[in-house]
Amino acid sequence: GDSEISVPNSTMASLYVGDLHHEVTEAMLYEKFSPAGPILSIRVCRDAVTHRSLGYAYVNFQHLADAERVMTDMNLYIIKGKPVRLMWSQRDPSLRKSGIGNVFVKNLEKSINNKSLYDAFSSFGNILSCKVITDDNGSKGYGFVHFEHRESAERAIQKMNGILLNDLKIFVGHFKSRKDRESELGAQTREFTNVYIKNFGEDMDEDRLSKIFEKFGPTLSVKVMRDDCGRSKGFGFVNFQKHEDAQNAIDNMNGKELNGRQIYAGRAQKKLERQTQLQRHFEQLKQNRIVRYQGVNLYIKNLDDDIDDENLRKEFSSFGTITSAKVMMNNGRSKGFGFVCFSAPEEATTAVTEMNGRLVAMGLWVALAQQKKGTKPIPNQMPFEDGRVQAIHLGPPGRSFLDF
DNA sequence: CATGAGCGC
Repeated sequence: GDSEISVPNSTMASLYVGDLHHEVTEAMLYEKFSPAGPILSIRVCRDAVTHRSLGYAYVNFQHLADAERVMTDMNLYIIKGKPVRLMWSQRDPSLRKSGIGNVFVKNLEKSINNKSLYDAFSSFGNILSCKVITDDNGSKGYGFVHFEHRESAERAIQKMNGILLNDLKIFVGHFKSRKDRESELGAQTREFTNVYIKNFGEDMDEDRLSKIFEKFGPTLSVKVMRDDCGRSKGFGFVNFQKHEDAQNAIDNMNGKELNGRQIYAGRAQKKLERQTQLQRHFEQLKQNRIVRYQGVNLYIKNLDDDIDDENLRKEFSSFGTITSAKVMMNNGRSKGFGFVCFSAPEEATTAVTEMNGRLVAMGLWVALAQQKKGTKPIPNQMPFEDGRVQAIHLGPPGRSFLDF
């Protein structure tokens, strides 16, 4: 019947108070809000185990009119240095999570806070929630204004996008979830038009580059990057009108010879994308090294200064096939350690066993390395992260890997 | 440059 779906009046006077400083108590909230009218109850929500504040509370007023007044007069009121974010208690999370009416704002000048953002956007409709994102250094320069109705959001975007706020031109657009943004970025990437070309040397200008690439289709721009003296830096960009032409240009030109050099042509990337890609690439190489050298690479420490690659190789050559022997150098001087890599793990193991005997006979000292990353070294063992498994310490007692 | 988090007795 009707009684089952009707909303009790008491919920209408229930306010959600968010973004609370963790030390804010019921008593403090009572002190701030009770002047507005009689309060039925206040509850700061806390973790059941630790009893730490979850950073939000409910303030239940006896009269709806009082709650409404608090809502307009005391939103973003600062308690313990933080503006509290008032919302009507709304147990159904669907509206909050739908994202409808939620607006994203960026390029906000540092002094713009929750309140000034609210004031800048309040004329477009009822705001459910408004917030500038901050860290220890203050504003991070972007925020959110969540309107009750999508029409308000549309109006706000229409009127506010691109306007100056404290001399900064702000961007205002529909909020997009992380997932949405990522798939959008993926689509952009798939439909790229800008081609990056490198390794064409100094003898290049826009006209020449244009001649070479215009046969793949009409371009929007052609650019050769130059240093301060105006010399070509050996790379540049050709932006096509159509993605298919850009792709075609890459397929045909990548690896081609130009000015006697092999040029590279590929999708132009933003700096950040390039950086993260390089980082991933580097990490992959490292992983490969770990696998490749697992069990075959020896680490040798405390080498005499005059030991070179050849000495090292000779010393270990009787144990198997050496794929590399390297004394690490620092501007012409030995760093006192190096690596010997065998073609098979059995050879490496033999080398350690045999050298162990020999070195002990010489009054020296041998240790096995530890393979696991993140574990504490135990005496006479050495932690490695790149697949080196054996360590042989040559040198007087008293020095150990801990000196290294 | 930037695309949250948030609902109880």
